[in-house]
Amino acid sequence: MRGNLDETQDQCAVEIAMEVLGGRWKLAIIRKLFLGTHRFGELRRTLPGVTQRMLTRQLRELEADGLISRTVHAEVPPRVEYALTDTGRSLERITDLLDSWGRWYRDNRPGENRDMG
Amino acid sequence: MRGNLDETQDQCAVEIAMEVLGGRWKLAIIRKLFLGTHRFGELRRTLPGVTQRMLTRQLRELEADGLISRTVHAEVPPRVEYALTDTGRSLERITDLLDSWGRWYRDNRPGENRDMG
DNA sequence: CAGCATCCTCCGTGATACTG
DNA sequence: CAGTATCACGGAGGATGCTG
Repeated sequence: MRGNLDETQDQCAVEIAMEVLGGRWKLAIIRKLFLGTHRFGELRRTLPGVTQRMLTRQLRELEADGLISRTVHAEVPPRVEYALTDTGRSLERITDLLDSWGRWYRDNRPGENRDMG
Repeated sequence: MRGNLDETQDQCAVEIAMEVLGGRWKLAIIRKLFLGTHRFGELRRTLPGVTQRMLTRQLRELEADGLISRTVHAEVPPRVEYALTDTGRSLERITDLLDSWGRWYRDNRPGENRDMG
């Protein structure tokens, strides 16, 4: 490991993108936020299967990576709203393409042999 | 700016795409194969840091998912060639977008606060 | 309501040695 | 050359309970 820096810089930038987008729920979160600002509980309800912990973590990572913004309203009960930043919005074409490709793939490759051994 | 999240419950096909493309080397492999058919050793050399084991695994998963084809030539020494299938080639726009976005992101978000304790 | 603390499982990933 | 077998590790992801 620890090879030449030249080699690592030669690596495809797709890996950079994947480091930021690779989390299980990140792209799903981003897609939800393309519809508008949303609260924590709203995101939680509409992401089937996500736990509070994971949603919190993924949201914080997305925030740290500059893709979303987190606004805490000093109210009772608490209200925290998440929205896309400009950087996050720059992913629109990618998420659109991934989504349509995912649908196409699901239709054209339903039950592949990954699981049938 | 508020949208109705419930309407998008079944539109998160991005996760399907991520299940197929989520491996660390998969998109890198696919990008290499867009340049043409390549042998195992060629891929290994041009993917800095990949181990034989991981390259084998990721190639087999990509094959099982129908993104690449694997051709074993009955020769001595052995020769195995990998190429994109039509399904794999359908990812061209996505890999291109991810790559250019990754470069753009790296330039515009150099050392964010994720790592700078 | 939104989140943190704790503990735990599983899998992706890796190093090394061996094989046809 | 192109793998397989084995051992090992870290971190992503998850279950549960508590808090301001």
